[in-house]
Amino acid sequence: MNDQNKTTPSNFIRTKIMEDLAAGKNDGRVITRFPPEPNGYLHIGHAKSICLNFGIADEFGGKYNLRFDDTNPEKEDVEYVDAIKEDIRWLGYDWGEREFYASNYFEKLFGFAVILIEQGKAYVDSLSAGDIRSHRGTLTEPGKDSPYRNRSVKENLDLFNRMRAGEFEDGAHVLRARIDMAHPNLIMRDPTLYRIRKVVHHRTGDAWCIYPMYDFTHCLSDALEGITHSLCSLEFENNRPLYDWVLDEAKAPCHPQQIEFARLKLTYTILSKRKLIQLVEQGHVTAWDDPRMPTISGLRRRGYTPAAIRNFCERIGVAKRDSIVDVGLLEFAVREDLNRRAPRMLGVLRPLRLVIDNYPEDQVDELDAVNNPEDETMGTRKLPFSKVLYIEKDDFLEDPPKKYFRLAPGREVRLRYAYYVTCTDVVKDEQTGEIMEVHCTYDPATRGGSSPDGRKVKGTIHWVSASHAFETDVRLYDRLFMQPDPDEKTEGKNFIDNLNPDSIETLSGCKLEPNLALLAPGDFCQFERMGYFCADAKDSRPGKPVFNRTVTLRDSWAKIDKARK
RNA sequence: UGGGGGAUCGUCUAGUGGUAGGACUACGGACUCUGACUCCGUCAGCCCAGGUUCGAAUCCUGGUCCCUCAGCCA
Repeated sequence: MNDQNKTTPSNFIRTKIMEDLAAGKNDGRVITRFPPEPNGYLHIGHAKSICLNFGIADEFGGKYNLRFDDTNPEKEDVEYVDAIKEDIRWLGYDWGEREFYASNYFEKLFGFAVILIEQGKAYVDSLSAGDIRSHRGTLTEPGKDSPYRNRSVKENLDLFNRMRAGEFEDGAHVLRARIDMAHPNLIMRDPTLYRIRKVVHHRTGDAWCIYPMYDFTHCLSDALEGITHSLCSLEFENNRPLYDWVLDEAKAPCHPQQIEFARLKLTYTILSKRKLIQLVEQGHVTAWDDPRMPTISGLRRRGYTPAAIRNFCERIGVAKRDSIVDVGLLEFAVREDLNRRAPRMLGVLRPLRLVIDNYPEDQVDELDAVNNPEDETMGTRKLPFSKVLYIEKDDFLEDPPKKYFRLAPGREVRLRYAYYVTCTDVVKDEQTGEIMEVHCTYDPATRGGSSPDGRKVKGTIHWVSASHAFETDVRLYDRLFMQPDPDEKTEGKNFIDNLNPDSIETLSGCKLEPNLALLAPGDFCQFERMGYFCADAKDSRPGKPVFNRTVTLRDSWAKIDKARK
C-alpha cells in the first residue's frame, strides 16, 4: 500500500473504505458497481465514475459489477446498453460475469414492495400526478396527506396486484412509501415507488406494466448484489435517507453504504446527457461519436487512448466540492500517453512548393527517419526525397519577425532527416502577391541532417516529396464551445449560442509521407511539429485514411507569436 | 426564506493540532535534427471575524458565499 500511496493520492472514499476494512465491516469485502441507465452514451464524466468504482474495487482486491439501471422503458434502448458495454470494455475494464440488470430484479422488487405494504409502510395512491404535486408542499411548508393514505393493507395489496395485472390505465394509481408528508426533506414526503406504464421494455418486453422508481430500485439492487460501497454523485445526497429507509423497512438482505462525490465538470465542455442529446438531434455535431463530443466514443474517434483517460481520471481526484477541471488537463493526459507510443510521421497540412534548384531532376534519395525518439525499439523507416517538395506554409516567411527561425529569404534551415537548404528565391502570384513557390539550394554534405563542418542551423522543418506524397483530408478539431462555462447565463442565450463555429476545419489536399497511406482506421501517430492524429474509424477507406487531429503539440512559438501581436 | 452538502495556489487535489505538499497552467532557464519530449527553477493558496492552544487549514462560536431537493426521470 505504501508504493500505491506514492502514485495514488488519497481521497475521502479510499480513506472511508480503509476505515471500514480496519473495523472489520462487510467481512473485509469490497464490492462496487457502475449503474448506468441505458438512455444515452457514456461520456468522460461517466469515465470518472467507472474508474473510481472499478479502480477502487481492484485496489482493495474486491469485485465490481456493471448494472444497468433500466427501470424507465420509455427512454431506454438496447442500442445504448451495447454502446455502454463497448465503451467500458474499451476503457480497459472487464466485469466478467458480473453483468446485471435492475429489470432482472423486477419480481424480487415486487416482493419487497409487498413487504412494505404489509408493514403499512406503503400504500396505493389514486391522486393524479398534479394533485400529488400540490399535496407535496414546498421547501418551507409541509405537505398534506393524500386522502388515500390510510387505505387498509388488504385494499392496498389488492390494488397493487391489480396494478400489476394491468387493470388500470397509466397514471390511475401509484404505489407510495408511507413516511411523512411534513418531512423537511421533500424526498421523504411519501415518495413514489411504482408507476403504471403500459409500454414495452427492451428486456422484459410486455411482462410488466408497472415499473419501480429509482429510489426503490437502486438501493435494493445494491443490496441484492451485496454491494458494500455504493458510490454516486452529489445530487443523490438528498436521497440517501430514502435509500436507507427502503433498505431498513423492506428488510433487505444487507445494507450497502451510499457515498456521494462531486461529478466531473470540464471547461469548454458540456456533460449533461440532455444537452448532449440536443447537440446530436439538432445536428450541431454529426453523431454521439463525433470527435468533438466528450463522449467516450467521441474521444475514442478523436484519438484519445484508454490509458490517457484513465490517467486523467486518476489525476483529477475525487472530492465532495463542486469543481470544474481545466480541459487542458485532459489534453495533457493524451499528449503524455501518445508521446511515449505514437510513431512519428511527416505530414504537410498546408502545402507550399519548395524547389531545390541544385538537386538533380530525376534523382530520388531514401533517407532514414526515427520512428519514435522516446522508444528506440520502434525502429526507423525510409523517406523518399527529391527535387520538388512540399513544406508547411507557416514555415516560410518573406519578412520574418525576431525569434522566427524557420525559412526566409537567404536563411538556411534543416529539412528534418534530410539536408540543409538555403532559400534563394520566392515566386509570387503577380495578381494577388500570394507566395506560390520557394526556391532553395541544398548542401549535399549535410545528408541525414548534420553538417561535417559543424555549423548549426536554428530551424528544422518537416517536408514531403511532391511526387511521392500521399494526398488526403485532415480534420482539425478545436473545442466545441467558446466559453469556459458553456452554460454561462447571458440573457436570452443558452449553450447552443456558445458553440464554437470553428470547432472543425477540414483540410483537403494535405501532403503526407507515403507510409501514412498504410494506417488502418483507429491507428494513431504524431505528425512531427503539428500534433497527434489518428486515422478516422468511419471515414477512412482502404488505402486512403482520413485523419483527425487529436490534439496539437505544445507550441511555444505560437505563444511568442501571439504575444508579439 | 425548510432540509441536506461544500469552501485550500488561476485550476484540480493532499494535509484530520506541529515547516501548507503534489499535478496542470503561466513564467524563466538548460537541452534539442520536432520551437515537441525531458530536466531545473520561479510566481502563486487555507472564505471572513472572533475564540481555545506554546502552536489552528485542522477544534469552538458567529458570519458570508456556493451547490442541491418541490418527476408518476435517474
